[in-house]
Amino acid sequence: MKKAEATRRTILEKAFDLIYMQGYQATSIDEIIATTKVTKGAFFYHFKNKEEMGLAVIKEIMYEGMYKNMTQSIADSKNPLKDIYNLFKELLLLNPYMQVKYGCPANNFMQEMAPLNDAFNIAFINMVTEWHNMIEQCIKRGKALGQIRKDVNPKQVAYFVMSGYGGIRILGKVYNSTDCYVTYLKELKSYLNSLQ
Amino acid sequence: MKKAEATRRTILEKAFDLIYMQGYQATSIDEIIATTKVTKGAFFYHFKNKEEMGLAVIKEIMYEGMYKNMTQSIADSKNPLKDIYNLFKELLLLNPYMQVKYGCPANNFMQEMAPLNDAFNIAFINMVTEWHNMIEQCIKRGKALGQIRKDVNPKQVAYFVMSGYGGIRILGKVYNSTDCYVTYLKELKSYLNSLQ
DNA sequence: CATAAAAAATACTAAGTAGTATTATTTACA
DNA sequence: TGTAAATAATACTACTTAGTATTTTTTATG
Repeated sequence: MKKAEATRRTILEKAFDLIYMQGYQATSIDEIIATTKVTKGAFFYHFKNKEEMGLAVIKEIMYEGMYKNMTQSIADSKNPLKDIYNLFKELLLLNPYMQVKYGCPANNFMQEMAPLNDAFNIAFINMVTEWHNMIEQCIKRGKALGQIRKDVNPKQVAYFVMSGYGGIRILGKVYNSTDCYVTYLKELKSYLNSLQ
Repeated sequence: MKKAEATRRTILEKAFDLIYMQGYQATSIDEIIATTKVTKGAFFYHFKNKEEMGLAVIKEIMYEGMYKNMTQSIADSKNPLKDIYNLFKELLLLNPYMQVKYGCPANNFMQEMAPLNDAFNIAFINMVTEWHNMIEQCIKRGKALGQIRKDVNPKQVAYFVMSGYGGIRILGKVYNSTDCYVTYLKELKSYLNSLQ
């Protein structure tokens, strides 16, 4: 990686961390540069303004992470219900980056900025739609494989399980304990089994 | 209501609105006073600082709203599954205050501030626990009434449906359309019926 | 009505904010 | 190696922020 590219990457990664823990609006450029070896000159060389940087965080860090952690494992699943359950378990209990206290980075960012910034929101829609499609396809495959009842509506189920994930992330932040994740996962398993 | 009390109330209500639409950290005292007829002197007469005001918003506006809109209708329900479904439908599609674009005020506030302010978080825990207990009791009643299967775990179900609500509020913000609410509600109905 | 306390108005401060202008350094490559 | 372009450093600006200090007005009550 070229040095300039590394500087840019440093900015995006630090910004991602701070946004994850504090929120986008509460994260200042001064703080990003104070906690890296990047100067203000370098920051504004790489990004026209704070918004452009925020957009790059979504598209280059968040989207990549979402794709890697939230879609790959169910992309060609032969056991849709099982693999969807495992995906959520992995995300909630095993993912090394996410912390109960701070929830899910994408969730946080979307909740904060979706109504406030159209450019951000377009990127959010892309992320969410991508995830939704992956889950929907997975459910459809489960039907084709005869593992899921014929009358199950894949689109509905996809929205339903996505919602559960988003919501339990909020409860986790409030209780600051994985206990509620565990409880949620038990019921998720029951629900998914009820689709058989 | 005494005049001073009205001033205090004006501050809290305007603050609630702005926090709902912009977030707590992004809402400045200057903006609150600029959009009311309240001066800075009056503001700091009623509240020691911004945090104390935020706490009052949670305890006096949000908690009240939560209690009124989210627990009363299921408090002594004789048809738990039906009434829980109706509660969510009412909250998502009929509640006059909440807007798809801005989601649920309590959700937003919790997601933003739970990890950042302990005093706020204690108040959030009270709110969430109250709601959780109400739903759990409702499910238990459903079991006692023979409307819900014996093997259903009320605590798990309560977390599960609460999660769904929190999450679909986020999706609603991103898509800025009630369509996903409608889709979600259909699957919620299926899920609740599966508990019979 | 007098007056003390409650409530509110005004003007200010110090720190933080995004962003700019200018200068300096590093890099690529002719 | 020389030099132009790319990258980065420094110092600054105009504005916003939470909060304070001080004064003024309003209210309650003897």
